[in-house]
Amino acid sequence: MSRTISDSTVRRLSHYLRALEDLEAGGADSVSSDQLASRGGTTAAQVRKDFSHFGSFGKRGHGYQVCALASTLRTLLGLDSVWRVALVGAGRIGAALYRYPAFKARGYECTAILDNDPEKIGQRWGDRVIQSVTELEQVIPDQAIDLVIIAVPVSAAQEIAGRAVQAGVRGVLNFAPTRLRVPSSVPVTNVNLVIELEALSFALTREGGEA
Amino acid sequence: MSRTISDSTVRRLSHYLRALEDLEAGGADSVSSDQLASRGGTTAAQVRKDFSHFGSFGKRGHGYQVCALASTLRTLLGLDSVWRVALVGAGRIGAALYRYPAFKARGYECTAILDNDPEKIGQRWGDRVIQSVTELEQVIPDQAIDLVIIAVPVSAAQEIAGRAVQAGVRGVLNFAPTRLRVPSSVPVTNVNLVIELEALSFALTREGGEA
DNA sequence: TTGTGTGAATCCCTTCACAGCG
DNA sequence: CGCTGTGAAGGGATTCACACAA
Repeated sequence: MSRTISDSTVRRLSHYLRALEDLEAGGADSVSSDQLASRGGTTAAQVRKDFSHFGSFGKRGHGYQVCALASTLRTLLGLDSVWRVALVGAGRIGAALYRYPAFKARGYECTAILDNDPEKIGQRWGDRVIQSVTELEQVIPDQAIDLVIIAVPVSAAQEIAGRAVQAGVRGVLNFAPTRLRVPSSVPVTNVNLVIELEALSFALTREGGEA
Repeated sequence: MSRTISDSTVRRLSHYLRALEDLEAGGADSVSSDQLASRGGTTAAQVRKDFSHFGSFGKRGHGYQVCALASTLRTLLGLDSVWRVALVGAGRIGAALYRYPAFKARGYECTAILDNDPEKIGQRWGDRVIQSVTELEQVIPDQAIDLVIIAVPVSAAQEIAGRAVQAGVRGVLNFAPTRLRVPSSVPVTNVNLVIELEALSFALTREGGEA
C-alpha cells in the first residue's frame, strides 16, 4: 500500500478496467497479466506491479477473476460513488461534454450548467436550465458539487477556478489552455487540445528531419 | 542534439511558447529561465535543460530574447508549416473541435469533414460540406491531408485509423477511448476524457481515505 | 554581478528474474 | 507445471551545483 501512486499508473488502471469490462461482456472468466498487458498496451510485469501497489488480487497459476478484479478497480478509481459535477461554460466544448454518454455511465452526474452569456442563461439543455455564473457560490454548496468542469476561455478560467475552490469544490477538470493556480489539496486535471496537436506536429517535423 | 525527446519535454515546450507569446503581447523584451519556469509550472533548471536538447538560445546574465525564442520554439514544434487536417466524425466533439479557434491560429487547417450518418452527409458547417466517410481514401491523397482527427465511437475508430494510415495520413489525434493499432511510424495522440475524470476521482478517493 | 549551460547526483518508473503458491 | 507477487537492477528524467560567459 504505497503512499504515492503515479499518474501513469492511474491511467493504466483505467485502461485495465476498460479491458476487463470488454472481457466481461465477452463472457471471459479469468485473465492473465499477459493478456491484460496486450490489451492495455503495456507489459505483463507492469500490470502485476501496478496491482501490487494496492494488494494481491490474482491466483498464482490461474490469473485474475475478471469480474472481481473489475469491481476492485472500480472501487480504487472511485467509481462506486456518484460524483456531482458542475459544468462552467456552455459553449461547444461544454455541450460536447455534457452529452458525452460515458460520463453518466461512469457515475459522473452533471447537475448544473453555468455560463455568463445572457443569451445562454435560461436556455434548456435536456431537462436542465443554464444558470448565471454569478450563482456559482450558491450552486456548489447547495447541490453538494464535488467536481467542476471548466470550459470557458483562458481569460476567465483562473477566476472561475478560484471561486469554485473557495466555494468548496474538491477537484477541477480544466479545458482552458492555461495552468490554474489552486491549493495543492485540490487536484486539477488539464486537457489541452492545442498541446496534443503540437505534440503531433513536433513528432512529424522531427521524423521528417531525421529520416 | 539528442535523438529522443520525451513527451513531457514537448508538452513543456508548448507551455513555454504560450508563456512567451503572452510576454510578447505584454511588450517584454527578455525573460529568464526563472520567470519562464514560474509561468510554466516547472523549475528554472528544467527550462534550461529542455532548451539544451536543441541548442543554446540564451545570453548568460541576461536570459532569453522573448521574440527570438518564441520563433525558435514555433519552428521546433512544427508550427511554421500549415498542417492539413481531416476530421472524421461530425458529432458533438467533432463540432467543438472544428470551431476551436486555437487550431486555425496555430496553423492547423481542417479541409475535410467526414461522417457515416446519411442525415449529416451533405450538411454544411461554415463553408464546408460534410462528406461520406466512404470517401476517406480519395480525400486524404487529393487534399494532401497530414493529420486525421478521429472523433467517432470506439466501434469504428480502429477501422478508420487503419484506412486513414493506409491512405497516407501521417499522424492521428484520437478521441475514441480505445488504443489504436497503427504502424509505429505514425504518431498517435490520445485524448481520453473518461480517463481524465477517473484520475480526478481516484485522487479524491485516496485523499479522503488517507487524511 | 547575473543567469545560462551542463556534468553529476538523485529520484522515480519500468523491466528483469525468480521465489513461491496454487 | 503456470502465473503471480516482488526484491533487485536498470534506465530516464529531474534536480543540483557550479564553471563560465556577458
